[in-house]
Parts: sequence; structure tokens; C-alpha cells
Amino acid sequence: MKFKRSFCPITNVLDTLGDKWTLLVIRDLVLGKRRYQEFTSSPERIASNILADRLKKLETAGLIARQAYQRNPVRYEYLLTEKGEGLKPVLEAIIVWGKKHYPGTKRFPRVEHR
Amino acid sequence: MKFKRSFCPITNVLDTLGDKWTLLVIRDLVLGKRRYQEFTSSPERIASNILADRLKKLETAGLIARQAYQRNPVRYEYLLTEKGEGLKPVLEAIIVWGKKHYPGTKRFPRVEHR
DNA sequence: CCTGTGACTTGCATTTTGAAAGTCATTGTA
DNA sequence: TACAATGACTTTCAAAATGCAAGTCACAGG
Repeated sequence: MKFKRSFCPITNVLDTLGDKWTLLVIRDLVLGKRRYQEFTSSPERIASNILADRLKKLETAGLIARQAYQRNPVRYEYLLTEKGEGLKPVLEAIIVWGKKHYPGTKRFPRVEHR
Repeated sequence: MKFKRSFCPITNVLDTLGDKWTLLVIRDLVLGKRRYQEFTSSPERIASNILADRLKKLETAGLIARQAYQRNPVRYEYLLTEKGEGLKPVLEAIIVWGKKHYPGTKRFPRVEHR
């Protein structure tokens, strides 16, 4: 294997998830969101170009899969892969620490579909 | 409470830790590193100005404390606060996921002192 | 006086981010 | 038949963050 910065697992995770937006997209997916506009309508208001970029990178990294849900015109939605689902414990640990140290923060509720 | 982006705990954690370097500084501290040059000599080669910036922000956020270890001339070292120590489970979860999905990565060993 | 050490700071070019507006195919509405 | 709306993006461009190299500052030891 050839690593970009080092063979530290944390470093390599940060190379794909280390920014202010990527994990929020994962969070939205975990909460049940699937479509472009659902992500852009989250309260953090991710910019459209940033979202497109992150979705592309997450797909390349194998954390999400893009899938058409209709034709004419074709429209896509995004789903977590098993690898992506595996991040749940990381999100959990972050939520536990975050709720403790940022009083007033609260876990977001799952979103319903259709 | 007034939150920058939203009241989501994950979001607020990302506002302080969401970049490619901050968590690596925390990692080094957890491994036992304390001094400026110890951080700059980690294999990821953090730039000196970035390190200074992150140390300042981590201190402001209450995750680390700066402490003089000698005078004439005065020299400083950094230590994790209890709040900072609380991040260990987050690092653990990241390491578990990272080792699984980036084959060849390995947890770094603790460093010795003096 | 001269060199070294440790913890930074400065200057500047490159890269990334963010806000707003635009594109494109197709469908529903007047 | 035109027109607005929908959904998933792309483009433009200014502003902020990053990265590299070099410089600073206080003192210690030779």
C-alpha cells in the first residue's frame, strides 16, 4: 500500500472525511435522506457545488452509491454502502461527546420518505 | 445558546475538529507528545504555521492547556484537558473503522518522555 | 562572540471554499 | 402552445485556508 500522508488509520480517515461537510452528508444519509434537495435543505445549508463535490468523492471512496430512481428525466438518489454504514459508531461517539460539551445540541430525528 | 450552523452535536464538533490536522494533534497528545517539535516531527509533517494555529484554537476551545516547563528562556508544552481526553472514544471508533477499511494502516505507538 | 535550541511568526503562491446564478431535460398547468 | 416548476447539478468569481520556506527572539553553552 502507498499512503498519502502516513500509515496511521486516523490520518487516512481524515483524508476522506476531514472537513466541515462530508460527515454531515453521512449524517443526513444515516437519518434517511437520499436526494440532492434533501441534503441542501438541511439547516447547515451546504452550498450546491460543495455538495456535488462531496457526493462524488464519497462515491469514489465507496461510502455511498448513486442510483437512478426514475427515467424521463433520469433522477438519482444516494444510499450508504456497507462501508458507509460502518461509520455509525464513529457518529455515535461524536454525538455522545458533542452533546456533553455543547449544551443545547440535540440529535436530529430520522426523516420519513414518500 | 446560539449556534453557528445548527444545534446538531455533530455539526458543532466539526466546527472545531473538522479539518485534516486538528485531530492529528489530538492523536499526538494522546500518544504522549507534548512539545512543538514533537508535533512537527510526526510523519504527516504538519506545517509550522498550521500547528501554531491549531494549538491556539484547541486551547481556546478548552481541549488542551499550555504550560511552561522551564524559564530562561520560557518554554511551553501542551497537555490534554479532561474535555480533550474525552475524545479518546471518538479516536478509538475512527481507528477501528480506519484499520478495517484502509488495509495496512496501524495504530501508532505511544511515545516515551525524558 | 558565535552557534544552537525551541517555539513560534511572516510572506507569498496555490488550493479550497462559498454564495449566487445558470443549465438542462421533462412534466404539469393555463 | 406557451410558461412555470422540478430536480440534479455546473459555472463564475471573490474570499478564506493551506503549504512551503525563511525569519525572529531569548537565552545557553563553548
